[in-house]
Amino acid sequence: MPKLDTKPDAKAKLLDAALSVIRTKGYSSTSVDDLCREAGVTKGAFFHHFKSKNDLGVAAADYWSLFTGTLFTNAPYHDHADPLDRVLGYLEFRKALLRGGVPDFTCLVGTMVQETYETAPNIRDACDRSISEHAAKIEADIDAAMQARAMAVDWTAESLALHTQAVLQGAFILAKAKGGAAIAADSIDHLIRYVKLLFDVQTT
Amino acid sequence: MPKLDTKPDAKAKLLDAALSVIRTKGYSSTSVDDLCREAGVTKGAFFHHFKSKNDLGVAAADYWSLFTGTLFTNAPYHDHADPLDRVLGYLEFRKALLRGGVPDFTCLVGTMVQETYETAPNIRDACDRSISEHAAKIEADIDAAMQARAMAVDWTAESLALHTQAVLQGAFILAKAKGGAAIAADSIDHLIRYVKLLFDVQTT
DNA sequence: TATAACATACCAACTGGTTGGTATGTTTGC
DNA sequence: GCAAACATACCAACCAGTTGGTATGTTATA
Repeated sequence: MPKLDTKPDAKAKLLDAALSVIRTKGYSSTSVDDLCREAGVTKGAFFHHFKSKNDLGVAAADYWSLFTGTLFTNAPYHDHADPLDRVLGYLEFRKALLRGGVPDFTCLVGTMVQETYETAPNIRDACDRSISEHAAKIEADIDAAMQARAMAVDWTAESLALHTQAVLQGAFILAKAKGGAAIAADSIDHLIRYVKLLFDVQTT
Repeated sequence: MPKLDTKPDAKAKLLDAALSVIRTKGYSSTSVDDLCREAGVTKGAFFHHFKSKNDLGVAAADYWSLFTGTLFTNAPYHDHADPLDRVLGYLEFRKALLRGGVPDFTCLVGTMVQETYETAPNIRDACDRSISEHAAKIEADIDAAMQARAMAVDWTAESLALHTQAVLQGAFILAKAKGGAAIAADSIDHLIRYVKLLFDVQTT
Protein backbone atom coordinates (compact mmCIF):
# COMPACT_ATOMS: atom_id res chain seq x y z
CA MET A 1 0.00 0.00 0.00
CA PRO A 2 2.13 2.83 -1.23
CA LYS A 3 1.39 6.55 -1.30
CA LEU A 4 -0.46 7.04 1.94
CA ASP A 5 1.18 10.29 2.92
CA THR A 6 1.12 11.93 -0.51
CA LYS A 7 -2.12 13.25 -1.87
CA PRO A 8 -1.92 13.33 -5.65
CA ASP A 9 -4.64 15.88 -6.30
CA ALA A 10 -3.72 16.90 -9.81
CA LYS A 11 -6.28 19.71 -9.82
CA ALA A 12 -4.68 21.55 -6.90
CA LYS A 13 -1.22 21.05 -8.36
CA LEU A 14 -2.38 22.45 -11.69
CA LEU A 15 -3.92 25.50 -10.02
CA ASP A 16 -0.76 26.11 -8.01
CA ALA A 17 1.26 25.77 -11.20
CA ALA A 18 -1.07 28.23 -12.93
CA LEU A 19 -0.43 30.88 -10.27
CA SER A 20 3.31 30.83 -10.76
CA VAL A 21 3.61 30.07 -14.47
CA ILE A 22 0.96 32.54 -15.66
CA ARG A 23 2.39 35.27 -13.45
CA THR A 24 5.78 34.62 -15.00
CA LYS A 25 4.97 34.10 -18.68
CA GLY A 26 1.48 35.53 -18.99
CA TYR A 27 -1.71 33.64 -19.80
CA SER A 28 -1.39 33.34 -23.58
CA SER A 29 2.22 32.23 -23.54
CA THR A 30 1.46 29.61 -20.92
CA SER A 31 0.65 26.38 -22.73
CA VAL A 32 -1.32 23.52 -21.28
CA ASP A 33 1.85 21.46 -21.57
CA ASP A 34 3.72 24.07 -19.52
CA LEU A 35 1.20 23.74 -16.73
CA CYS A 36 1.23 19.94 -16.84
CA ARG A 37 5.03 19.87 -16.76
CA GLU A 38 5.15 22.30 -13.81
CA ALA A 39 2.45 20.39 -11.94
CA GLY A 40 3.97 17.02 -12.75
CA VAL A 41 0.79 15.62 -14.29
CA THR A 42 -0.24 14.56 -17.74
CA LYS A 43 -2.49 16.22 -20.25
CA GLY A 44 -5.18 13.65 -19.59
CA ALA A 45 -5.36 14.83 -16.00
CA PHE A 46 -5.61 18.44 -17.13
CA PHE A 47 -8.58 17.88 -19.40
CA HIS A 48 -10.20 15.65 -16.84
CA HIS A 49 -10.41 18.55 -14.37
CA PHE A 50 -10.76 21.47 -16.81
CA LYS A 51 -12.80 21.30 -19.95
CA SER A 52 -10.56 23.82 -21.71
CA LYS A 53 -7.63 26.16 -21.14
CA ASN A 54 -10.14 28.98 -20.85
CA ASP A 55 -11.89 27.01 -18.10
CA LEU A 56 -8.60 26.78 -16.21
CA GLY A 57 -8.18 30.53 -16.58
CA VAL A 58 -11.49 31.13 -14.82
CA ALA A 59 -10.66 28.56 -12.16
CA ALA A 60 -7.24 30.12 -11.61
CA ALA A 61 -8.82 33.55 -11.06
CA ASP A 62 -11.28 32.05 -8.56
CA TYR A 63 -8.44 30.18 -6.87
CA TRP A 64 -6.53 33.45 -6.68
CA SER A 65 -9.48 35.07 -4.93
CA LEU A 66 -9.46 32.26 -2.41
CA PHE A 67 -5.70 32.46 -1.98
CA THR A 68 -5.58 36.21 -1.43
CA GLY A 69 -8.79 36.13 0.58
CA THR A 70 -7.29 34.02 3.33
CA LEU A 71 -3.98 35.89 3.10
CA PHE A 72 -5.61 39.23 3.86
CA THR A 73 -8.18 37.87 6.29
CA ASN A 74 -5.38 36.49 8.44
CA ALA A 75 -3.24 39.62 8.16
CA PRO A 76 -2.52 41.50 11.39
CA TYR A 77 -3.81 44.93 10.36
CA HIS A 78 -7.39 43.99 11.25
CA ASP A 79 -6.55 44.32 14.93
CA HIS A 80 -6.61 48.12 14.87
CA ALA A 81 -9.65 49.68 16.50
CA ASP A 82 -9.68 52.77 14.26
CA PRO A 83 -10.83 51.81 10.77
CA LEU A 84 -8.42 54.35 9.26
CA ASP A 85 -5.56 52.53 10.96
CA ARG A 86 -6.84 49.36 9.33
CA VAL A 87 -6.74 51.04 5.92
CA LEU A 88 -3.23 52.36 6.48
CA GLY A 89 -2.23 49.01 7.97
CA TYR A 90 -3.54 47.30 4.86
CA LEU A 91 -1.39 49.51 2.64
CA GLU A 92 1.69 48.91 4.78
CA PHE A 93 0.94 45.20 4.56
CA ARG A 94 0.77 45.43 0.76
CA LYS A 95 4.16 47.11 0.81
CA ALA A 96 5.56 44.39 3.06
CA LEU A 97 4.39 41.77 0.57
CA LEU A 98 6.79 43.13 -2.06
CA ARG A 99 9.31 40.38 -1.52
CA GLY A 100 11.13 37.87 -3.68
CA GLY A 101 11.10 38.01 -7.46
CA VAL A 102 8.65 40.08 -9.47
CA PRO A 103 6.52 37.05 -10.43
CA ASP A 104 6.18 36.23 -6.73
CA PHE A 105 4.52 39.42 -5.58
CA THR A 106 2.58 40.53 -8.66
CA CYS A 107 -1.13 39.95 -9.21
CA LEU A 108 -2.44 37.03 -11.25
CA VAL A 109 -5.75 38.58 -12.23
CA GLY A 110 -4.20 41.92 -13.12
CA THR A 111 -1.91 40.09 -15.50
CA MET A 112 -4.62 37.87 -16.95
CA VAL A 113 -7.23 40.54 -17.53
CA GLN A 114 -4.87 42.50 -19.77
CA GLU A 115 -4.60 39.57 -22.15
CA THR A 116 -8.17 38.37 -22.07
CA TYR A 117 -10.46 41.38 -21.61
CA GLU A 118 -11.43 41.47 -25.28
CA THR A 119 -11.11 37.82 -26.17
CA ALA A 120 -12.30 35.81 -23.14
CA PRO A 121 -15.22 37.50 -21.35
CA ASN A 122 -15.59 34.82 -18.69
CA ILE A 123 -11.95 35.16 -17.63
CA ARG A 124 -12.29 38.95 -17.61
CA ASP A 125 -15.38 38.67 -15.41
CA ALA A 126 -13.60 36.32 -13.03
CA CYS A 127 -10.70 38.80 -12.78
CA ASP A 128 -13.09 41.67 -12.24
CA ARG A 129 -14.81 39.72 -9.48
CA SER A 130 -11.48 39.02 -7.79
CA ILE A 131 -10.44 42.67 -7.85
CA SER A 132 -13.84 44.07 -6.91
CA GLU A 133 -14.48 41.68 -4.04
CA HIS A 134 -11.09 42.51 -2.61
CA ALA A 135 -11.72 46.24 -3.03
CA ALA A 136 -15.06 45.89 -1.27
CA LYS A 137 -13.29 44.76 1.91
CA ILE A 138 -11.10 47.87 1.92
CA GLU A 139 -14.13 49.97 1.06
CA ALA A 140 -15.79 48.84 4.26
CA ASP A 141 -12.93 50.16 6.38
CA ILE A 142 -12.72 53.37 4.38
CA ASP A 143 -16.42 53.89 4.77
CA ALA A 144 -16.22 53.32 8.52
CA ALA A 145 -13.33 55.78 8.78
CA MET A 146 -15.32 58.38 6.86
CA GLN A 147 -18.42 57.95 9.00
CA ALA A 148 -16.39 58.09 12.23
CA ARG A 149 -15.20 61.53 11.13
CA ALA A 150 -18.49 62.64 9.55
CA MET A 151 -16.60 63.70 6.46
CA ALA A 152 -18.20 65.79 3.75
CA VAL A 153 -16.15 65.17 0.63
CA ASP A 154 -16.62 64.89 -3.11
CA TRP A 155 -15.31 61.33 -3.36
CA THR A 156 -16.74 57.98 -2.32
CA ALA A 157 -15.32 55.13 -0.27
CA GLU A 158 -15.84 52.88 -3.26
CA SER A 159 -13.83 55.06 -5.63
CA LEU A 160 -10.97 55.36 -3.15
CA ALA A 161 -10.95 51.61 -2.57
CA LEU A 162 -10.76 50.99 -6.30
CA HIS A 163 -8.09 53.67 -6.58
CA THR A 164 -5.91 51.75 -4.13
CA GLN A 165 -6.20 48.73 -6.42
CA ALA A 166 -5.34 50.83 -9.45
CA VAL A 167 -2.21 52.12 -7.74
CA LEU A 168 -1.17 48.59 -6.78
CA GLN A 169 -1.78 47.21 -10.27
CA GLY A 170 0.10 50.11 -11.82
CA ALA A 171 2.94 49.68 -9.34
CA PHE A 172 3.25 46.07 -10.46
CA ILE A 173 3.53 47.15 -14.09
CA LEU A 174 6.32 49.58 -13.25
CA ALA A 175 8.04 46.88 -11.19
CA LYS A 176 7.90 44.59 -14.22
CA ALA A 177 9.27 47.29 -16.50
CA LYS A 178 12.07 48.24 -14.13
CA GLY A 179 12.78 44.74 -12.89
CA GLY A 180 12.41 45.35 -9.17
CA ALA A 181 10.06 46.11 -6.31
CA ALA A 182 11.58 49.43 -5.25
CA ILE A 183 9.49 51.56 -7.60
CA ALA A 184 6.33 49.78 -6.46
CA ALA A 185 7.10 50.59 -2.83
CA ASP A 186 7.55 54.26 -3.76
CA SER A 187 4.14 54.32 -5.39
CA ILE A 188 2.48 52.72 -2.38
CA ASP A 189 4.17 55.36 -0.22
CA HIS A 190 2.53 58.05 -2.34
CA LEU A 191 -0.80 56.31 -1.90
CA ILE A 192 -0.34 56.16 1.87
CA ARG A 193 0.55 59.87 1.87
CA TYR A 194 -2.62 60.58 -0.12
CA VAL A 195 -4.86 58.68 2.28
CA LYS A 196 -3.28 60.47 5.24
CA LEU A 197 -3.84 63.83 3.55
CA LEU A 198 -7.45 62.96 2.81
CA PHE A 199 -8.04 62.08 6.45
CA ASP A 200 -5.95 64.95 7.81
CA VAL A 201 -3.42 62.70 9.47
CA GLN A 202 -0.29 64.51 10.60
CA THR A 203 2.45 63.45 8.20
CA THR A 204 5.67 62.86 10.09
CA MET B 1 13.39 62.11 -59.36
CA PRO B 2 13.10 60.85 -55.83
CA LYS B 3 9.76 59.51 -54.66
CA LEU B 4 8.63 62.41 -52.53
CA ASP B 5 4.97 61.53 -52.83
CA THR B 6 3.27 58.67 -51.06
CA LYS B 7 5.11 55.57 -50.01
CA PRO B 8 3.00 52.47 -49.47
CA ASP B 9 5.51 51.40 -46.85
CA ALA B 10 4.59 48.00 -45.50
CA LYS B 11 6.70 48.68 -42.41
CA ALA B 12 4.58 51.65 -41.30
CA LYS B 13 1.40 49.72 -41.97
CA LEU B 14 2.67 46.83 -39.87
CA LEU B 15 3.59 49.14 -36.99
CA ASP B 16 0.17 50.80 -37.11
CA ALA B 17 -1.42 47.37 -37.14
CA ALA B 18 0.71 46.37 -34.15
CA LEU B 19 -0.55 49.31 -32.08
CA SER B 20 -4.19 48.34 -32.47
CA VAL B 21 -3.98 44.55 -32.60
CA ILE B 22 -1.57 44.12 -29.68
CA ARG B 23 -3.59 46.52 -27.53
CA THR B 24 -6.68 44.45 -28.28
CA LYS B 25 -5.40 40.88 -28.06
CA GLY B 26 -2.12 41.27 -26.22
CA TYR B 27 1.35 40.57 -27.56
CA SER B 28 1.50 36.80 -27.25
CA SER B 29 -1.92 36.19 -28.75
CA THR B 30 -1.12 38.41 -31.68
CA SER B 31 0.30 36.23 -34.43
CA VAL B 32 2.49 37.49 -37.25
CA ASP B 33 -0.32 36.47 -39.60
CA ASP B 34 -2.75 38.63 -37.60
CA LEU B 35 -0.52 41.65 -38.12
CA CYS B 36 -0.03 40.93 -41.83
CA ARG B 37 -3.77 40.51 -42.33
CA GLU B 38 -4.52 43.77 -40.53
CA ALA B 39 -1.78 45.63 -42.41
CA GLY B 40 -2.69 44.08 -45.74
CA VAL B 41 0.79 42.78 -46.46
CA THR B 42 2.32 39.35 -46.75
CA LYS B 43 4.50 37.44 -44.38
CA GLY B 44 7.47 37.96 -46.65
CA ALA B 45 7.17 41.70 -46.18
CA PHE B 46 7.00 41.24 -42.43
CA PHE B 47 10.23 39.29 -42.19
CA HIS B 48 11.89 41.61 -44.64
CA HIS B 49 11.42 44.55 -42.28
CA PHE B 50 11.62 42.72 -38.93
CA LYS B 51 13.99 39.89 -38.29
CA SER B 52 11.63 38.28 -35.79
CA LYS B 53 8.35 38.81 -33.96
CA ASN B 54 10.40 39.90 -30.97
CA ASP B 55 12.09 42.49 -33.16
CA LEU B 56 8.69 43.89 -34.11
CA GLY B 57 7.80 44.07 -30.43
CA VAL B 58 10.78 46.32 -29.77
CA ALA B 59 10.04 48.41 -32.86
CA ALA B 60 6.39 48.75 -31.81
CA ALA B 61 7.43 50.04 -28.38
CA ASP B 62 9.77 52.59 -29.99
CA TYR B 63 7.04 53.57 -32.43
CA TRP B 64 4.69 54.02 -29.47
CA SER B 65 7.21 56.37 -27.85
CA LEU B 66 7.30 58.40 -31.04
CA PHE B 67 3.50 58.36 -31.35
CA THR B 68 2.81 59.46 -27.78
CA GLY B 69 5.77 61.84 -27.82
CA THR B 70 4.26 64.02 -30.53
CA LEU B 71 0.79 63.64 -29.02
CA PHE B 72 1.86 65.12 -25.70
CA THR B 73 4.30 67.62 -27.14
CA ASN B 74 1.48 69.16 -29.17
CA ALA B 75 -0.98 69.07 -26.28
CA PRO B 76 -2.31 72.44 -25.05
CA TYR B 77 -1.37 72.13 -21.37
CA HIS B 78 2.19 73.33 -22.05
CA ASP B 79 0.90 76.89 -22.45
CA HIS B 80 0.45 77.42 -18.70
CA ALA B 81 3.06 79.65 -17.11
CA ASP B 82 2.94 77.96 -13.71
CA PRO B 83 4.60 74.52 -13.93
CA LEU B 84 2.06 73.13 -11.45
CA ASP B 85 -0.71 74.14 -13.84
CA ARG B 86 1.13 72.21 -16.53
CA VAL B 87 1.20 69.13 -14.33
CA LEU B 88 -2.49 69.42 -13.51
CA GLY B 89 -3.21 70.22 -17.16
CA TYR B 90 -1.36 67.09 -18.17
CA LEU B 91 -3.50 64.97 -15.86
CA GLU B 92 -6.70 66.58 -17.17
CA PHE B 93 -5.45 65.89 -20.67
CA ARG B 94 -4.89 62.24 -19.80
CA LYS B 95 -8.46 62.08 -18.53
CA ALA B 96 -9.74 63.69 -21.73
CA LEU B 97 -7.96 60.99 -23.75
CA LEU B 98 -10.20 58.31 -22.24
CA ARG B 99 -12.39 58.08 -25.31
CA GLY B 100 -13.58 55.33 -27.62
CA GLY B 101 -13.18 51.66 -26.82
CA VAL B 102 -10.82 50.33 -24.18
CA PRO B 103 -8.21 49.19 -26.76
CA ASP B 104 -8.20 52.74 -28.15
CA PHE B 105 -7.10 54.59 -25.03
CA THR B 106 -5.00 52.00 -23.20
CA CYS B 107 -1.21 51.86 -23.28
CA LEU B 108 0.69 49.58 -25.63
CA VAL B 109 3.86 49.30 -23.58
CA GLY B 110 1.99 48.75 -20.33
CA THR B 111 0.24 45.83 -21.97
CA MET B 112 3.36 44.41 -23.59
CA VAL B 113 5.64 44.60 -20.58
CA GLN B 114 3.31 42.41 -18.54
CA GLU B 115 3.67 39.59 -21.03
CA THR B 116 7.35 39.95 -21.83
CA TYR B 117 9.15 41.16 -18.71
CA GLU B 118 10.52 37.72 -17.88
CA THR B 119 10.79 36.23 -21.34
CA ALA B 120 11.90 39.04 -23.68
CA PRO B 121 14.35 41.43 -22.01
CA ASN B 122 14.75 43.66 -25.05
CA ILE B 123 11.02 44.27 -25.30
CA ARG B 124 10.86 44.93 -21.57
CA ASP B 125 13.70 47.45 -21.86
CA ALA B 126 11.98 49.19 -24.77
CA CYS B 127 8.77 49.43 -22.72
CA ASP B 128 10.69 50.73 -19.73
CA ARG B 129 12.34 53.35 -21.91
CA SER B 130 8.97 54.46 -23.26
CA ILE B 131 7.47 54.83 -19.80
CA SER B 132 10.52 56.39 -18.19
CA GLU B 133 11.15 58.95 -20.94
CA HIS B 134 7.53 60.02 -20.75
CA ALA B 135 7.71 60.26 -16.97
CA ALA B 136 10.85 62.36 -17.23
CA LYS B 137 8.90 65.07 -19.05
CA ILE B 138 6.35 65.28 -16.26
CA GLU B 139 9.14 65.16 -13.71
CA ALA B 140 10.60 68.35 -15.19
CA ASP B 141 7.36 70.25 -14.56
CA ILE B 142 6.94 68.74 -11.10
CA ASP B 143 10.49 69.69 -10.24
CA ALA B 144 9.96 73.26 -11.46
CA ALA B 145 6.77 73.51 -9.42
CA MET B 146 8.61 72.28 -6.33
CA GLN B 147 11.46 74.73 -6.75
CA ALA B 148 9.10 77.64 -7.37
CA ARG B 149 7.60 76.92 -3.97
CA ALA B 150 10.86 75.98 -2.24
CA MET B 151 9.21 72.87 -0.91
CA ALA B 152 10.81 70.73 1.78
CA VAL B 153 9.20 67.32 1.47
CA ASP B 154 10.11 63.68 1.87
CA TRP B 155 9.31 62.71 -1.72
CA THR B 156 11.05 63.42 -5.01
CA ALA B 157 9.80 64.81 -8.30
CA GLU B 158 10.92 61.59 -9.95
CA SER B 159 8.92 59.34 -7.63
CA LEU B 160 5.79 61.47 -8.08
CA ALA B 161 6.20 61.45 -11.86
CA LEU B 162 6.50 57.67 -11.86
CA HIS B 163 3.56 57.45 -9.48
CA THR B 164 1.39 59.27 -12.03
CA GLN B 165 2.33 56.63 -14.56
CA ALA B 166 1.55 53.85 -12.09
CA VAL B 167 -1.90 55.32 -11.47
CA LEU B 168 -2.56 55.58 -15.19
CA GLN B 169 -1.39 52.05 -15.89
CA GLY B 170 -3.47 50.71 -13.00
CA ALA B 171 -6.46 52.71 -14.16
CA PHE B 172 -6.19 51.00 -17.53
CA ILE B 173 -6.20 47.57 -15.90
CA LEU B 174 -9.36 48.42 -13.98
CA ALA B 175 -10.93 49.78 -17.16
CA LYS B 176 -10.16 46.48 -18.87
CA ALA B 177 -11.60 44.49 -15.99
CA LYS B 178 -14.75 46.58 -15.77
CA GLY B 179 -15.12 47.16 -19.49
CA GLY B 180 -15.25 50.95 -19.48
CA ALA B 181 -13.35 54.18 -18.95
CA ALA B 182 -15.42 55.52 -16.05
CA ILE B 183 -13.37 53.83 -13.34
CA ALA B 184 -10.14 55.09 -14.93
CA ALA B 185 -11.42 58.67 -14.83
CA ASP B 186 -12.24 58.26 -11.14
CA SER B 187 -8.71 57.12 -10.40
CA ILE B 188 -7.19 60.03 -12.30
CA ASP B 189 -9.45 62.33 -10.27
CA HIS B 190 -7.96 60.90 -7.09
CA LEU B 191 -4.49 61.49 -8.50
CA ILE B 192 -5.34 65.10 -9.34
CA ARG B 193 -6.68 65.55 -5.82
CA TYR B 194 -3.45 64.13 -4.42
CA VAL B 195 -1.25 66.49 -6.43
CA LYS B 196 -3.37 69.45 -5.35
CA LEU B 197 -3.07 68.39 -1.71
CA LEU B 198 0.68 68.00 -2.04
CA PHE B 199 0.97 71.51 -3.43
CA ASP B 200 -1.62 72.99 -1.10
CA VAL B 201 -4.01 73.96 -3.86
CA GLN B 202 -7.44 74.92 -2.58
CA THR B 203 -9.75 72.03 -3.50
CA THR B 204 -13.06 73.40 -4.69
C1' DT C 1 24.64 57.95 -71.51
C1' DA C 2 24.32 53.05 -71.51
C1' DT C 3 24.61 49.12 -68.93
C1' DA C 4 26.28 45.91 -65.67
C1' DA C 5 26.17 45.16 -60.74
C1' DC C 6 23.98 45.57 -56.76
C1' DA C 7 20.26 46.83 -53.23
C1' DT C 8 15.66 47.25 -51.56
C1' DA C 9 10.88 45.90 -51.13
C1' DC C 10 7.91 42.73 -51.46
C1' DC C 11 5.38 38.11 -52.48
C1' DA C 12 3.43 33.01 -52.39
C1' DA C 13 4.43 28.59 -50.92
C1' DC C 14 6.44 25.81 -47.74
C1' DT C 15 8.59 23.66 -43.21
C1' DG C 16 9.25 21.77 -38.76
C1' DG C 17 7.65 22.29 -34.48
C1' DT C 18 3.90 23.60 -31.07
C1' DT C 19 -0.81 24.32 -29.91
C1' DG C 20 -5.34 23.10 -27.58
C1' DG C 21 -8.03 19.32 -27.62
C1' DT C 22 -9.64 14.19 -28.14
C1' DA C 23 -9.99 9.15 -28.02
C1' DT C 24 -8.91 5.39 -25.60
C1' DG C 25 -6.78 3.16 -22.29
C1' DT C 26 -5.35 1.97 -17.08
C1' DT C 27 -5.41 2.61 -12.19
C1' DT C 28 -7.35 3.89 -7.78
C1' DG C 29 -10.75 4.46 -3.90
C1' DC C 30 -15.03 3.36 -2.00
C1' DG D 1 -17.66 -3.60 -9.35
C1' DC D 2 -17.92 0.83 -10.81
C1' DA D 3 -17.11 5.52 -11.29
C1' DA D 4 -13.75 9.00 -10.69
C1' DA D 5 -8.92 10.01 -11.40
C1' DC D 6 -5.50 9.68 -13.93
C1' DA D 7 -2.18 8.21 -18.20
C1' DT D 8 -0.82 7.38 -23.26
C1' DA D 9 -1.15 8.22 -27.90
C1' DC D 10 -2.53 10.92 -31.21
C1' DC D 11 -4.53 14.76 -34.38
C1' DA D 12 -5.68 18.88 -37.16
C1' DA D 13 -4.86 23.63 -36.92
C1' DC D 14 -1.80 27.03 -36.18
C1' DC D 15 2.66 29.03 -35.16
C1' DA D 16 7.15 31.66 -36.28
C1' DG D 17 10.30 31.57 -39.54
C1' DT D 18 12.52 30.15 -44.40
C1' DT D 19 12.76 29.57 -49.17
C1' DG D 20 13.25 30.99 -53.83
C1' DG D 21 11.63 34.25 -56.51
C1' DT D 22 10.06 39.04 -58.97
C1' DA D 23 9.86 43.91 -59.64
C1' DT D 24 11.79 48.16 -59.02
C1' DG D 25 15.02 51.13 -57.84
C1' DT D 26 20.17 52.92 -57.16
C1' DT D 27 25.04 53.08 -58.02
C1' DA D 28 29.39 52.26 -60.45
C1' DT D 29 31.86 52.38 -64.46
C1' DA D 30 33.27 52.76 -69.20
